[in-house]
Amino acid sequence: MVRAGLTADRLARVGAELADEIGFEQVTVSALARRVGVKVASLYSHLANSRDLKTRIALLALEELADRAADALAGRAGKDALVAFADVYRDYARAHPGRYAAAQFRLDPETAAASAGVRHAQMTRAILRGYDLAEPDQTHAVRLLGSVFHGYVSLELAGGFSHSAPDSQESWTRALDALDALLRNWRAPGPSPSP
Amino acid sequence: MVRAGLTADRLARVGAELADEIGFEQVTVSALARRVGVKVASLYSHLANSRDLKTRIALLALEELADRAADALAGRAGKDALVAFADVYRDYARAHPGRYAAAQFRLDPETAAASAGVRHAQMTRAILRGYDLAEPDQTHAVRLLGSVFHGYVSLELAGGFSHSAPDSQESWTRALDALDALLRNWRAPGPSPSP
DNA sequence: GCATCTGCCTAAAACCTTTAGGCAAATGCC
DNA sequence: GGCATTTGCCTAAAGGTTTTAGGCAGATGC
Repeated sequence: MVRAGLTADRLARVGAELADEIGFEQVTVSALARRVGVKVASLYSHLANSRDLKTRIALLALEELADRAADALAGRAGKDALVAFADVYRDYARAHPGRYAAAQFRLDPETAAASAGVRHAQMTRAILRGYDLAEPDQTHAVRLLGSVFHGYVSLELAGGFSHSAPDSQESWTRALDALDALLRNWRAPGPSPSP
Repeated sequence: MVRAGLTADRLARVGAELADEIGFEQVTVSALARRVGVKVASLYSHLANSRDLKTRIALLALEELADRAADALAGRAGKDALVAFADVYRDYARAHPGRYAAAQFRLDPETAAASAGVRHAQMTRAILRGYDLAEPDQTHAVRLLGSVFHGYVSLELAGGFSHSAPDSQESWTRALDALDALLRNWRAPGPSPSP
């Protein structure tokens, strides 16, 4: 009976790999046990239950994503920061679709409050420092940015933009250009013209 | 042995109700059988399998959503159409979270091509007729609109904007104002200033 | 060298999915 | 109306996932 040397952290890492390979939805305690070559019940010494496993994978993904975003943001400001930050999300989702899906997992409020999710919010606000927005506009802008990033990336991941012209990269660039322009002129929405 | 009068369509409708009550993820053939007061195996005369059930609920949701959007769009143009269309999505998601989640269910390509999903795409393009965009900008704009609508609604549904000032409705209105302004000035992104 | 602890095991119950085969009610035909 | 067929729901059963309980052996500590 050779010991496999399992820990909750290692299981979360293996679970994250599994998520990228078979999809976050398909990650089960059973599948994870098969992957690490151990009987199912053995995992319950390390994991409280199935939701606990998913939560750990989600936290891992949120942290990885926040680390990469922080790296990308270092030394950048304005549109440069905006684009670098956005690209981190998109690239991460494409390289690690299962982990990205995990990052969307609905955590209970206390867990969420202690997660890297708060770093994400802070970094989004940091980007907006380059655009000079006061509250409550800053919050509106945070929500809009989050919506576009998450919305675009998840639609792209769902295959929405694939295999049809123009290239998705082109639309992404245009979306970021548009956001930048929007943030620079935030205060001047202009009246709706009557054509 | 009283017959319950089940059909695939009726099961999809009951499944949709169930999704709104317990969440789309939790809709199982078993739960549906309990709800309609029938043994589990009986449903397999009407449904091919569990995925088939979810697919039918998804198609139903897509169609309901498309019907409402078409109603909202009738007789409107420009920003008026944009806001009405967007509100349909947001209101539907808040009134029927399970169905909205179902509408996100990944259909296989053939099913998707035959679904009401294509009407959604057509309607989005119809809105853009009020903004005078040529290809490929129209496609870029379709993708951006879809991203903002879906992104905002799903973040709001996930509880992202709840219980924190300012009100989510306010941010939504500002987001739509911003989109409208963006679409009106699509061709003028303007150069990035060096501060 | 022995006691304890830890890590993985077997066993088992509960639930979900899916298939196979049966019986009775509804339907259609003469 | 009587009979055959079809239809609709049933029981039975196998396979998979989740979770708990209890056991045994290897690692750790004095």
